[in-house]
Amino acid sequence: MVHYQPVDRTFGALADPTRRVVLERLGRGSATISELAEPSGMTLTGMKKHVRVLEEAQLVVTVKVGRTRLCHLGPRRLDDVREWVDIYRQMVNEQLDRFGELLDRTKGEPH
Amino acid sequence: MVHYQPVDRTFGALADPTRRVVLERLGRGSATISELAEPSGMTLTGMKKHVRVLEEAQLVVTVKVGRTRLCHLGPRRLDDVREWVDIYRQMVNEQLDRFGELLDRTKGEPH
DNA sequence: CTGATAGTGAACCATCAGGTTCAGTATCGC
DNA sequence: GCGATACTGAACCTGATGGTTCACTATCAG
Repeated sequence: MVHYQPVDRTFGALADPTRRVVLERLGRGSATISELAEPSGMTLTGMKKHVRVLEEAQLVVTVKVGRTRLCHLGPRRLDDVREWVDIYRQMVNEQLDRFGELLDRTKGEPH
Repeated sequence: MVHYQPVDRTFGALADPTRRVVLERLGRGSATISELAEPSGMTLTGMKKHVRVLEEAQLVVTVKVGRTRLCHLGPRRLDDVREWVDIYRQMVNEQLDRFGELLDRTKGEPH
């Protein structure tokens, strides 16, 4: 563990397929914990945990409405991911040429 | 667990700060396991594991050269992330208006 | 050949993550 | 008020993850 960074949470939150499904569902409109849990047959408690993770990553915002909790997509943190991916992609492009050269060199060598 | 998807590995690999540091390092040029491990003081075995994760996510490619293993950035999988982020971002934009309306509505309600 | 170097794999350990059950609490509908 | 509903939190279980040590193999330099 190098050091804590918000982007950790973002990537971590996105790494779970259940949570990506939740985000996709919320992309079609707000939903309660029950509504999010129902399709997968997960318990409310389990889904609540996922929603919490998404909330901490600021990918989702929730509002308690009566006895239900309405969940919506949140606006933030995606910039972190986007920025990182862009930087990374740039690095890849810069490296690819050298990598190709290296492959060509090592190809000729005995292993 | 909904179902396995390659993008899981990608996000999972990116979720660890140590691994992102490795990717950034490789962005400045190829490196051996030792060279990757040295800055953080991690054991070679530990770093090897991280490199393996990055390899499985196809974010990194390695070549055994003599007794060293050269690691380079890999070209793939980033498209998965990029695509997902773009879709997600589009959803967010579509939702933001409705979310704003909802906030306005609930604001007036007694809690 | 020989010692030092670089990596590897197995085994182990501690912590975290995803999930459950169960026992609340708060709210809704009547 | 009262039962049903929706969520919440604590406690617990299991498997994965991040890391180590240790013994071993392969290669390099001389």
